[in-house]
Amino acid sequence: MTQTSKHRAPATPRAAARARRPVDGLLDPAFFKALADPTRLLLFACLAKCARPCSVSDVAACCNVDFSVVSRHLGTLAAAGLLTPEKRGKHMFYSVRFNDLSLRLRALADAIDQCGPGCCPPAACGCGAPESAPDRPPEPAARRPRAHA
Amino acid sequence: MTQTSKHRAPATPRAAARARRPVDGLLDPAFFKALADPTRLLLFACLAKCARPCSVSDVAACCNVDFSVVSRHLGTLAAAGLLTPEKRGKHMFYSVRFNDLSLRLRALADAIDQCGPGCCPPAACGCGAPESAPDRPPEPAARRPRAHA
DNA sequence: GCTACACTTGCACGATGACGCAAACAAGCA
DNA sequence: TGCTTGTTTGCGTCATCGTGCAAGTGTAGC
Repeated sequence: MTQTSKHRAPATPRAAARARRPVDGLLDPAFFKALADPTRLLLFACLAKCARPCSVSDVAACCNVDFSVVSRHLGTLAAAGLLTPEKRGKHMFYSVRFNDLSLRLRALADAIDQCGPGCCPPAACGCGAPESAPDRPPEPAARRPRAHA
Repeated sequence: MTQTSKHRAPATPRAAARARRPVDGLLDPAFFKALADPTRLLLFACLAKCARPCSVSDVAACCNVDFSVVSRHLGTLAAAGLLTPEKRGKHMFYSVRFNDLSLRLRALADAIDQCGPGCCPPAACGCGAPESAPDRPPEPAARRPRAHA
């Protein structure tokens, strides 16, 4: 997870938007959306700290929301790949996917590191890093970017 | 950041909710919420791949949304600690906080690893891991958890 | 088969957020 | 000073989401 090969940074943001990088595959809105809600985060933390499969009733005891809300939230977290659902009899157990999560977060950190600065000297960029040319826009960006929409 | 000391897992989810762990401080809803929107994620990826400070107009060229929307999104990302804003003349430059982000993600991965299984033998838990007792609820959870609300 | 329990789902409602437009604000330049 | 350019902010609209209640589904025990 400590690969040091760096990509060449795109010359312009527009080119950057088209360029494919490892970070693209790891920036999944659904993943972050699942963790964007305080209640869901509370349930997830509860499950993580308990470090074992817990039933919906168990987790519902952690916070002051309706039972159905907990059921829905756990389903959302499972759908996003954060939890593993497991039906046992009439109970539904959810457990944190510790390994997957850890790997995913580290992979994202690696991908971000790979994008990091040091691979795009201002002169080669043609876009003027602010240190050398603070006020020269790299290209005449259209005032209305949605022109072709 | 690779500490191996594990906490004792709480016996019940309710206790887990009260227990303080490193993961609690790292699960910030605002952080994940900032990354939960596809457009914002696109702008962030664009900035990350460009690997240099970009002005609002630059980034706006990456996607088909209004200029004001881009301005707002970048502000949101900066407020969440993902970007660094820097005013230079009449341009506003935003740059990805590569180091902070990478450290933050790795810290979260470490905290999740710390919570991981292996620290709470089912017998000591008293809550019945499903492998040994699939159908015995650890405690009679209240049907309406918001009783004291 | 009946009942109890655990959980899911449908529905309505309120809150939040993303979006586009237009106006305002700020900085550089002739 | 007035104009142009870059950016932010106010406002209205629409879609999405979180929530609670109630009903429905599925499983286990009698």
